Amino acid sequence: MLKKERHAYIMHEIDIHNKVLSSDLSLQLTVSEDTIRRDLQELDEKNMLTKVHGGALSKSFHFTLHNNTVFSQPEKKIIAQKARDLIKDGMLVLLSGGTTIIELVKSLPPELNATFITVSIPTALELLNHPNIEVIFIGNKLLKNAQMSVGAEVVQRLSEIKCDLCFLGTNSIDVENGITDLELEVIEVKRAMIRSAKKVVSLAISKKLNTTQRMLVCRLEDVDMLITELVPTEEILKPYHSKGITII
Amino acid sequence: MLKKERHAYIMHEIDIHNKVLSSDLSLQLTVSEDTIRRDLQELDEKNMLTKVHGGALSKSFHFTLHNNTVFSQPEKKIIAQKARDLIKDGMLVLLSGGTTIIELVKSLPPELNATFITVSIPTALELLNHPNIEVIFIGNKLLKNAQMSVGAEVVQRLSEIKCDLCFLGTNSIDVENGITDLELEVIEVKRAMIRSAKKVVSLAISKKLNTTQRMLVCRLEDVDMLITELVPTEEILKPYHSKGITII
DNA sequence: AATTTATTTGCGTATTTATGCAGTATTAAA
DNA sequence: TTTAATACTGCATAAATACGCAAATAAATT
Repeated sequence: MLKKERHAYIMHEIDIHNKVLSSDLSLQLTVSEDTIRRDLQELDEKNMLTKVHGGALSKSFHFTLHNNTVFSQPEKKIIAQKARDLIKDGMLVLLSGGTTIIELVKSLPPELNATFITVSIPTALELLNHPNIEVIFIGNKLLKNAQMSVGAEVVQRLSEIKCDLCFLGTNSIDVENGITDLELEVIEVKRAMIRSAKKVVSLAISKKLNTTQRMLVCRLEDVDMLITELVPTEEILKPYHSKGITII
Repeated sequence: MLKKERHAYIMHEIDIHNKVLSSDLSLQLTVSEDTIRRDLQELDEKNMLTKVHGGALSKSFHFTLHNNTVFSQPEKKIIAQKARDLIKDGMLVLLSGGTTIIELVKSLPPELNATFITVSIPTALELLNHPNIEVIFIGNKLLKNAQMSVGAEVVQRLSEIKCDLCFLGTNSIDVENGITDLELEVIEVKRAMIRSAKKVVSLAISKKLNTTQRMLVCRLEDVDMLITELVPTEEILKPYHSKGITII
């Protein structure tokens, strides 16, 4: 079998399976692994595949490229636009942290005249870019990972206010278990946020639907609206609607 | 399964859930947790995720300030290094805002174990990058330009604490008029910071020496130390030294 | 056709990489 | 503080790789 034929065979395998193992090819083509390795090396140099330890991968396997851009950006933009329409002049709005909330803040119209309260540093920073809105940060001990204030002081301060809307960037939401999260300190604050709001809006990309974390933030009954990137009539959203939640 | 495939899988999980647990991945990919840990370590080194105890988090959760390279003048780096040596383990340190303060925070050694209090959002964000220090943010209404908390609430909260050191990024300092600034709301907070600190340290590049703004922050008598990029024996610093200030 | 030249291939060996394991140290949670 | 989970270290092993060389093959030249 000629080299060219082997190369064609290898590329064919790559196209079908997205990967090849040197050991497999060696058996299939009855040549030594050395030869296969040299083949893969050549094909790599021609940019036809990506050689890795043990074999090779399809070029289309590039997960490194679109990593820089925040994942699910288009979904989050759709969610942000839907959420934005709920905010009216003069409102007092409570915001959590997370990339979806950031997206929401970015999408706020410049002429909007409202007051926003948050415990998240990135959210606050983004809010400060807008000309007409007043930003209130509830401070205390800052949590490193979440980059937000936590602790009893925050809960206390939140209990003293009553907001029109509370937007929660949601990690996990499930019909059975409601909204769940990982860290106790974060949950304490989110609960306080929910208590101090007239309406609670959960923002979640559809991938987060029907997933559960270890600890409970609130039951589904405490959530007034759910915003995803899907159209509200989607099948997956039915159970949430049955529970009395407004789907947007 | 090839290593790259595992990496791709891990990144996919990260994209969906914003976090992964080593134990989960170990089961899902049927490799030892050691291997997962090494995978996460590699991906972390490639800045594709943030490794934490028990797993990893999405990078998009972590906002950092990347705009500072432009500002960081060598003068400010020198000042930062001098200021850094004043901070010891266990101290409670108060920080204002400003690029010089950011430079100081960047220069803090990773092993430093201290608590920092600030009212500046950028300063807080930078502080959160350090592994061992506790960060407390005193929140309230945020000022757009200065990106810091202001108002009576902040002043009140500051009055309840007593710090070892207070570092002030200084816009204008003058032998006659002391430290001066522009905005009333900022000045109120800076004054409160000075009152609640045992030692007040002014950080100022030499260009700011002998300049005056409209409104008084404090007299020179209230300042304990002055740090510039110059050697302490410089002629221009003499008058400050005569007033009893320690020049560093 | 014969010979030279260049290329390809396989093999042995040394080296590197990947992975898991065990014991210990560290960290986080109750 | 105690306890359980997680991380790190060094080591062992197996797999994969690189390298030099010689044999085999193909291509080119006379």
